[in-house]
Formats: sequence, C-alpha cells, structure tokens
Amino acid sequence: MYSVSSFPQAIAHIDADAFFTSVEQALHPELKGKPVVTGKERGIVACASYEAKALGVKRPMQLFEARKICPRLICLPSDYETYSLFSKRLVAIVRRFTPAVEEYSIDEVFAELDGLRRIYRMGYPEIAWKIKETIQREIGITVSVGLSASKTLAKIASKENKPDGFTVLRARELQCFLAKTPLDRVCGFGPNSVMLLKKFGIHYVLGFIQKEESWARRFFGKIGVELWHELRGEKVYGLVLEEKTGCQTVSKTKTFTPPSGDKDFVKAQLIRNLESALIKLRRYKLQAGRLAVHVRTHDFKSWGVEADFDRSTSSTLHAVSLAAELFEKVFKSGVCYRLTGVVLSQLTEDRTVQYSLFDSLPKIRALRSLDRVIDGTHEFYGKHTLHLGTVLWLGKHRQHLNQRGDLPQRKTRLLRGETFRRRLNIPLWQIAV
DNA sequence: TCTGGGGTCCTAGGACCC
DNA sequence: TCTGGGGTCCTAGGACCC
Repeated sequence: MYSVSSFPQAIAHIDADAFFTSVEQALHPELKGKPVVTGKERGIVACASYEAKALGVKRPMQLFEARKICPRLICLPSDYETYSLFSKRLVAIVRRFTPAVEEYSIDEVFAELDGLRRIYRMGYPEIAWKIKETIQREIGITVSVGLSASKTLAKIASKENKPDGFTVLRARELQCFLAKTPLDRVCGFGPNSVMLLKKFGIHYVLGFIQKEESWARRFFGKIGVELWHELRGEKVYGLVLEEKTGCQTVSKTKTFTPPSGDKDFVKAQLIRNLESALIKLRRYKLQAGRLAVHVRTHDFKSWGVEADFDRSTSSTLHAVSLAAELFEKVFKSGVCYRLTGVVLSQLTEDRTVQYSLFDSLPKIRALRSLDRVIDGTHEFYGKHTLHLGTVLWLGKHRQHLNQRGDLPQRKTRLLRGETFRRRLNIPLWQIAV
C-alpha cells in the first residue's frame, strides 16, 4: 500500500498553542505560568491556558464553573483585534519561507514546503523546524507543527504532541501510527461519523483506510472518499492561497433559558438577533439579498426557512417585515423554543444598490438615514439602546432574565410617535414606513 | 459530552420543465 | 388513471469546523 519511502509532497500544519491566552501572556508577562482564560464577555471559556487546562478547565465551560474548579483563575475578555494582529504576524513569518500558505483559521496555518529543499539546503523536517523556531523567537508564543504528505495527515500530526510539539509523519511510519490514532483526531470525522465507524468495528484510523474506497463513498459520501485518500498520504485538498475576501454570511443566534412558548417573546428574541446581525452587516458595509430564520425547540430540534428580500438591504426596518413573515412559517404554538437565529446571505457591497421599479428613492434614503442614526446611537450609548418596538416584548420576561444576568440593568423607555421623531430629529413620514 | 456562537459545505428530495 | 427518463434549480436540514 505504501511503497514510497518518503512522500513527494510535504505539507506543514502550524497550530498555535492556546492562542488567545498565549497572546495575553506574551503581552503581559506577569500572566505567564498562571491559569488564564479568555471569554469573559460571553461568560464561557473561549480559550484556556495550559496552566488552566491542567486544573481541569475546558472549552466551552461556563465561567462560574471554571472559577469553582480554580478560584485563582484569571478571566480576561477576548480581544480579537489584538489576536488578529498576532495572527497576521505569524502568517507573515511563514510566508517568508514559502508563498504557498493557507490561513486556515486565526490560529492555524498550512504551508506547502515542496521544492524548498534545494533553496534551503535542508530536508523538509529541518525547514519546518526552522519555521517553528522563528515564530517562537519573534512573537513569543509556542506553536505545534505537524509535517506530512496531506493536509489531513499534517493536522493529525500537529495535534500529536501539543503544546510545543513537532511531529513528522513519514510514509513508512504511517501504518504503525494510524493503527493507534483514534478516529476523532481526523478533521472531518465528527461525532456522527465516529459513531458509525465504531458500529462497523472500526476504532482507529487504520481500520478506515483498509476498507475499500467504494465502501468509504457508500457510507461517508464525498468527504469520506476524500479523507480516505488523504489519510493514505494521497493529497486531495490543495491549499487555499487566496486571502479571505470578507464573509459569505452574517448570522446571529441566541439561546435563552428557560425555553419559552410565548410567541411574542420568541419573536422579540428573533428580531433582536436580526438587529444585531444588521448592525454587523452595516459595519462591514455590506447588504444582504437573502434572510434565513431558524429556531430550536426545547428538545434540540431545529427548523429554518429562508427567502430573498425584494431587494438587497442592510436596513433594519426593511428587513424586519420579511423576518416576521418567515417567523410565522416556522413558529408553532404549543411548542417551547430555546433558541432563535438569523442568517444573512448573498452579501454584496453596499454601494451596488439595485433599485426595483417600484422602490421610492426617498424612502430608501430615509431608511438609510434612520439606520445611520441607529448605529450612531449605539456607538454612543452602547449596543441595543434603540430597538424596534417588537423587541419590547422581551420586557415580559425582563425581570426573570435580569435575575439571571441575561439583560443589562438598564431602564428602557418606549419612544413612540412624536417623542421618537423629535429625539431623532427626522421628519415624521420617515418613521411611518 | 447534556450542548455557546459564528461559520462552511454537502445532500436528499421536491418542484418544475422537456 | 397512470405515466418514462432526465435535467436543473431550490429548499431544508445536517455534519462538521474553530
């Protein structure tokens, strides 16, 4: 099965160890050696330092739970902008060695090393080691590196000796190595695939690749075949070298406890998500052509529907009518829900406005100016200072939610009609949309 | 493992057409 | 009333990733 003694290609996977907390520790040396987590803003552990992990803190754990386990725990809010800067520096270092670099996520990079041996006068493992060492020296955080013939194998290898790991997976060692590699190490095998494989008596990766290719296709579809080849050291997935061009969707979902069957309340949750998603959309100067609305019931069943807007939009008041329409389709009375969410898709840049024959230009302009006011108010007074009236139904449960700390302690005043208009200083007809 | 939030991609099945 | 075969597009749902 593996006749070649070494792979013709070499792909390195570089994975930063506990990235967010490592950055914090690099920036604040007094945090080094201490149990640190980030995620304070959401109340769950987004990332735990190895010191915290050693004490049993895991991701995603509720913060109060984590504090129970470890009273000395240092909780920090996630500072994504700083982490992104570190991420860019890390990528830039790898690019010095080879132009074939994929930014897989904020803390992971793939690099193709083919053809570099002659330039650097060293083997692939030595080049990979040099990259690892340079990153650690220059930005002060450790990374784990895996080197093999395919992305999937390189990723398995980088996980092997975390943190600060360095694992080379050669063709001749593959069989031995995969005989001990559990299935969930494979990027692409989630809980469902693992469960199915175990039903066939397969518990390690070697068992999977010893099956026929047709078998992999039959039970695991396209991805199954791709992984089957990748795991045998046959490269299927190339590196995606293009820089990421913005996002393809913007979504916002939120779970609420306890679950509720109150239609107004559930709808208010949904509209609030819509507001948040649109704020984000406008911040990126995008507009959406399509909206999806989804809910999850108390017993974790999900439903969703989607539809196109009559024209691309980033306006809250414009979007809300379609959201309400879709909500009617998806909501069933007598059912308790625990989550609502929206997904905005078919995103385009905001200047390419498509006016239909029946759109009134002044009305569109009015909606835009209203959104500017809304965004400006949020910047000044904080998010969700201004709401659509529907959202006030949240107030029905406000007291209860406040006890749980789900809502900020803030007085809400209903601005309607004349007061609203005067506050915002916009002509009355603009509000009556 | 009793489950947070933001994403991407795949696929089965229905509608509709020839 | 039953009815072939094939194509495309769309929708809803699921699996998986970080």
